[in-house]
Amino acid sequence: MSISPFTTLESPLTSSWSPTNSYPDVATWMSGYSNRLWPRDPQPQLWSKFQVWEWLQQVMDINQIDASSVPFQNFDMDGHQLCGLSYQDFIHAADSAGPVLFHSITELKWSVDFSCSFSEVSYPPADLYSPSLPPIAPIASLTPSSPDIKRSLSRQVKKHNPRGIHLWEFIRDILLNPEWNSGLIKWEDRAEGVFRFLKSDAVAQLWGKKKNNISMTYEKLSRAMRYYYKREILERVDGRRLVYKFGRNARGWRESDM
DNA sequence: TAGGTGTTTCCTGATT
DNA sequence: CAATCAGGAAACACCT
Repeated sequence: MSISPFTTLESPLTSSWSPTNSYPDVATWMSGYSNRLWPRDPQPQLWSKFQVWEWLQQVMDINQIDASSVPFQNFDMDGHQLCGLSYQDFIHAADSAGPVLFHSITELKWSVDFSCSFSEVSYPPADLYSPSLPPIAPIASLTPSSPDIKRSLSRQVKKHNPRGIHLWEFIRDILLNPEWNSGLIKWEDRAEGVFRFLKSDAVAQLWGKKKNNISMTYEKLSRAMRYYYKREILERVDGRRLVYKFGRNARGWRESDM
């Protein structure tokens, strides 16, 4: 069986998606997929090992993949580690099920930001979960005494985690998910890592949403981007407005990494 | 508790 | 003219 990287876009769960109509469907997907089918901590980065395991089980069930075909021991990690895996890592760890798992976790990583932004920007009152709502953690009740779960819960209570994803990773992930990108940022030269902001204000708002900072602007976001030049995470692209280029210290953006 | 990191905020000036 | 770009400086919120 051979599965292309984004095969799950055609799966029953996401069949209502289409690249040209992604805004409303993100909301549809969020309310159904994440809130009903995935009643867990919405931030996979915060999952415990147990929650990673639960996610693995559910993805296998829903996609009707024989669970015995995937070595679960390869996923003996917490959510933070899971979110750091590349597409290739998933192939190594789960073989033909890798793409499905990769896409699932990628969707989950993005669901919070996009559902919140799109529900406010694109539609009137949508009662998708917002950062102000209490965390959903029914899974915790399964093993309330588990140290991992306790740790996970205590982290949820701690407001949120501004020290989560870095800005350049956030930008990179938008670029790598064109289905949800909706024309926010576009590759100018995919092989060289050159990209351009198409909707600078929207990206800034999204970043602000991520950091729970409604006063974020492109002006401020771009200052942070400029600090990356010295660290060689970005390279300067002269004379071209809104254009940046990944530098030697930026990881995970190359096609060969996927 | 101090020092470090990664921004965030503000600002002045130059460029497009 | 408005939007960006360039960085310096300082404030901030974690983290070690």
